[in-house]
Amino acid sequence: MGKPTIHIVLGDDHEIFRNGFKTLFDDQPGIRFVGEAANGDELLRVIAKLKPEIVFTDIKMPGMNGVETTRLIRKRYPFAEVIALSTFNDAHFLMDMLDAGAKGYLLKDASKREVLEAIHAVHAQTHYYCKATREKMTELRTASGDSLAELKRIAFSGREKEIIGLICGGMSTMDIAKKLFLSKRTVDGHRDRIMRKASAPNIASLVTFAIRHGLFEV
Amino acid sequence: MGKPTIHIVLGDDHEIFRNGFKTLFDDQPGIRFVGEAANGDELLRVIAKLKPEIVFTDIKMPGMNGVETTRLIRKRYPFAEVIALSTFNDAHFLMDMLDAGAKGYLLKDASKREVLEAIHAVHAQTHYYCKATREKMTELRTASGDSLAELKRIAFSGREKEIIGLICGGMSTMDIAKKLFLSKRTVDGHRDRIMRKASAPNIASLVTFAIRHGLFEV
DNA sequence: CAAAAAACAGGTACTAATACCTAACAATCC
DNA sequence: GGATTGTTAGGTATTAGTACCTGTTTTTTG
Repeated sequence: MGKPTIHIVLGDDHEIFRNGFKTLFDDQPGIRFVGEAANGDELLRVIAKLKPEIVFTDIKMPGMNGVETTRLIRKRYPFAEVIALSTFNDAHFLMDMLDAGAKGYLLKDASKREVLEAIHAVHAQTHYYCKATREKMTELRTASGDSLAELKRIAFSGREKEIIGLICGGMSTMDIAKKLFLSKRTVDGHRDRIMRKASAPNIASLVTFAIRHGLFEV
Repeated sequence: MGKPTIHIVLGDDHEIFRNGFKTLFDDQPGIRFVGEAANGDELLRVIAKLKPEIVFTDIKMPGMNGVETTRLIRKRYPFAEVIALSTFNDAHFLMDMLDAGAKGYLLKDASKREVLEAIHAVHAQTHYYCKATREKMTELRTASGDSLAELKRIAFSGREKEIIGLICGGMSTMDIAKKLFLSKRTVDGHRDRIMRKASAPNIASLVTFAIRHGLFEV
């Protein structure tokens, strides 16, 4: 007898992408694409019903995003391993997703071969990152020494993300302090830490950084 | 006799997306998907060979981007009408694409229905924009297009636009002064006038203003 | 429970930005 | 020719942001 079939579901808000993804498994006897969802909530329901071994999820989705969705999947349905799909080869997204419990990270321009490799690797309980992402990780590692510690160092906390949003929204430090009932110094400190993590020399750079990294929408 | 078949080609660097796009026409007798390309140069060659009536192209592609590609398509192969595909509902991309000669603009999360509507509209020599893009256009119109006086009041001079770009790019006043061989006070003055025109209380607001008004690209 | 991380807050010093002025000079337009 | 506009530059004052510290308290997590 052969190996048991691996069941796959996909969460992505792009209908065309879902259609294309589905077709990857047409000629794969050991793998069955069993369901799809256009957003996080729907994805959770699909998983509860179909009990797939592998879940692919986009990071950017309307409603609950991929990071939050992944956290819930790992918590509620630990049998399902998550592989992240992203348009962006971005260290922050990568970090957020790994932190949420994803076992793999693929860019949306991944080839069929990479998708299949990722499935088998993650199903065998190893991690998988696509080529571009591995290069990104190497780049970060060589840029400043020690491995994944670096990625963790630049991950933003919830409060930091909140303050990034307010800064980008045009609020001054004082405005933010008043709004959040904090001392100006506290907000100063948060901003200081944010700027270091983003390697931004000034507010203008921080704003473009935040927009490029999906932390603020224009 | 029926209508002649419409031939479609697609330029997009995402294999999975191309696969999904292809399947949209499986049950469409009047439309034939005849070719695909992963970048701009390849797309031009495919068009030269297959002479499609409709070309879909992604905006962001490695090598020659969609805007430049579209310009060349319209110049060399005027029989081919171009419909832009984009992940981003961005006024700036939209303007660039229309300027380059695209007759339609679709987001990548478009439904099958929208894709088919776009094809028929553009093939009938009308323009087509997906719902989200139409909303974006209305929003921009009401946001900045009310009174002519208003527009003139906030119209930026060439130098001002140049400095806006440099500020958004993360340069400090001093950086800009050195780069342009000006006194810091001159740049201060320019920035002052810019901020008043934009009604921006601080740099963060100016950056988002500039991005929203197409004065800076992220 | 103990360790780690996040959030909070203050010190100190310096630099950059903001606000509101004036004004010279050149180019452009009617 | 005269008016307008753009570019340049400076004066003066205040506020905001930047950089690098030190801590405490609270929350999360192993």
